[in-house]
Amino acid sequence: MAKTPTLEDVATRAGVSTATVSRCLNQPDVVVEETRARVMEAVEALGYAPNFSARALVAKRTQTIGAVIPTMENAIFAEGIQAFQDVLQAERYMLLVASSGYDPAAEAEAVRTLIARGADGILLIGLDRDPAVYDLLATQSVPAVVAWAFASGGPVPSVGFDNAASMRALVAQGVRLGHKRVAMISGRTEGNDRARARVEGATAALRAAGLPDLVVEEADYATGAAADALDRLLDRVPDVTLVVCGNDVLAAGAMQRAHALGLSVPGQLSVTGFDDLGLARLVQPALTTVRVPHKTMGEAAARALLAAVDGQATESLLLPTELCLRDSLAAPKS
Amino acid sequence: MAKTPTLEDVATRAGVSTATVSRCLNQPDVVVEETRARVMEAVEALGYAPNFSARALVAKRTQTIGAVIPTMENAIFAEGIQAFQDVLQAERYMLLVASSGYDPAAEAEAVRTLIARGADGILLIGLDRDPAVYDLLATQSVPAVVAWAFASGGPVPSVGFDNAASMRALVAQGVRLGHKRVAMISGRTEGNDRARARVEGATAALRAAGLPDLVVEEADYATGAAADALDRLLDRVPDVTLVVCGNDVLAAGAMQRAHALGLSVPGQLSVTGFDDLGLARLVQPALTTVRVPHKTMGEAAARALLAAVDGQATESLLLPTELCLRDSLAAPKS
DNA sequence: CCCGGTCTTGTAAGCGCTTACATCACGCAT
DNA sequence: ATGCGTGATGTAAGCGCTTACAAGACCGGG
Repeated sequence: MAKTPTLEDVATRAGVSTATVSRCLNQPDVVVEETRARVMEAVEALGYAPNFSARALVAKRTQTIGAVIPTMENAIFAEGIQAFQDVLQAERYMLLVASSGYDPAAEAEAVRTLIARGADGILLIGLDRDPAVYDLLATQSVPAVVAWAFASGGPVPSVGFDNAASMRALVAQGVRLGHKRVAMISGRTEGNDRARARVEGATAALRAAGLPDLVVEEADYATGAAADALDRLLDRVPDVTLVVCGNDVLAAGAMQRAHALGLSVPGQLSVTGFDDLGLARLVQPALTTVRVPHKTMGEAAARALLAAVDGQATESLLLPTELCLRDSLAAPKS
Repeated sequence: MAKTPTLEDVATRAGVSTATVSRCLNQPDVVVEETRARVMEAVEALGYAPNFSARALVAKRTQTIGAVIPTMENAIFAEGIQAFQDVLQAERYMLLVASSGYDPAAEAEAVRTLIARGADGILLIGLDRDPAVYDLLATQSVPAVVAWAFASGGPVPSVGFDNAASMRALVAQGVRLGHKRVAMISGRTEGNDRARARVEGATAALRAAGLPDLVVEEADYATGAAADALDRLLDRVPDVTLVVCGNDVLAAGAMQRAHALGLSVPGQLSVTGFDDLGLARLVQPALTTVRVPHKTMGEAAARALLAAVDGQATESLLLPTELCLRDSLAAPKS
């Protein structure tokens, strides 16, 4: 194994000092053309690549951003994270990922690890977490931004959308169409402010319309779980005409079970989703849902975080969502 | 901002040398109980956390694994990567991700960056790439493993499945059911050995059965693109009875277009996918496809890579796939 | 022809950590 | 008593890089 060449090797070969080589790489303009050419030739010849650890040690900058994601399996995060990563890559930063599996303790631990590794900034998902995490971030002065949720004036800036208002608008649309008995299949709400906000939004819409309270069943992020939740809901609210779901995956599962039970959608039962995954258009009938600007959000979060790393003040950013009215929601029959 | 405490701060507070503190942290057993207690107390009090860059600089180990993924948006990678990452995290390694967007040059660049950052090992997707990448890996002696494809005896070990054989088995099943005119919607094959292998597998199955050659249309990884590809295929092969697709997303797109054209599936046209994403069960009719053990593969790849980092010899691992016979494939009408 | 300014390059001091080696204290065999 | 092995701790040399500061080269103006 050929030992990796060091700055010194390059310097020797080019007949200059290590300082000059370093300058060629970092501030080319201060080095005179001829010298630079000689150095660059040596760099090429040796296949030199700077050692990041050494550089980070003195520069106190790792060019690394950390992200703690519940899980990458979830398509909801995958797209946004990809966009986030694209921006980072373009700015010569790298992404260090950790996943929490929706466990607050694991998340806190991951943040600690990321800080110890010298992450220049950290991306967090959602607002729900141990305040100690924010304290840690503050005392270590590691900038962070929260995405997938929005709250102005929180401990760290957020880039996201209003989960509650979006769901409220969707349910209000259902109410406008004449639905009176509405139920919801929600994702797990414990430690998940996004899921909770969606439930709250739906509740608020019903309350504002003076309709009976929302009946909620929680389900794991899986179509099978959603299908079973639909059974329980049908049991508890036999006259339900609209089932709103916390996300598209749950909606797809619920719709599938509805079909299996011989219930036509939207004829006998309307079903809605949230997120507007590709999935939403592929199921029959196409899902009425809420479109979330995942890509925009990921990019904006990256920009915000990079700005913060750069020492610039960062504002929270509220992104708009959009109702996607498709076929799974229609006026109730009766 | 409170400057992060260093080893020296801890040493001073505990009244010992930095060497002793370092030993307490790395080889606690060589330090006498009483001293260790004093040191640990100081560590706690100061909230000390070792500086990774400094440690990496001297230890020449970063406890970091790099992965170059075409894109995380693709559900196919998301699940496997998550499993990969879970194993890493359990072994106290972190994952540094880069994406190539299916561009070989970008991939090579990413590998270079990852090496410069001192990644202890690198995960690569698929076999297709500039041989220079393997050379680089070899000269820098950075272990790597390839996943999502399989080739024994390649430059680096692989953990994956046989794309060609799997597709061949699927098409053979179609042939068995009586299909004679078969066409394929493939993902882009340029620089993508997985896509190419799937085409080859389908071709081989037809040839073995003495049937007319496979007609292929390529499409980007999107349902709309697949739908358009179906149009072209129908144009080229009006009497086609089975359209096999390179993956489930393409299949879903093709099926959707078939419905829009008034073609019943599988009545007038059979359609198959590949990967068995959750999607496959949600579309109508449920997709006949090939199940790929993404999770197992991700985990196995992580174990193999970690073993290689540890200096152990690593064998390639071929994982089995499984035909998922569902409703979108049936015997042709005529 | 000398002086000071400008521009380029070299010198060397760390950054925080690990680790080979030196040192020291102790206790036991001789 | 002397010497030596043993185990605990300290000393100090880097790891590869950046960067303040010093040094030298060269220029034009007085």
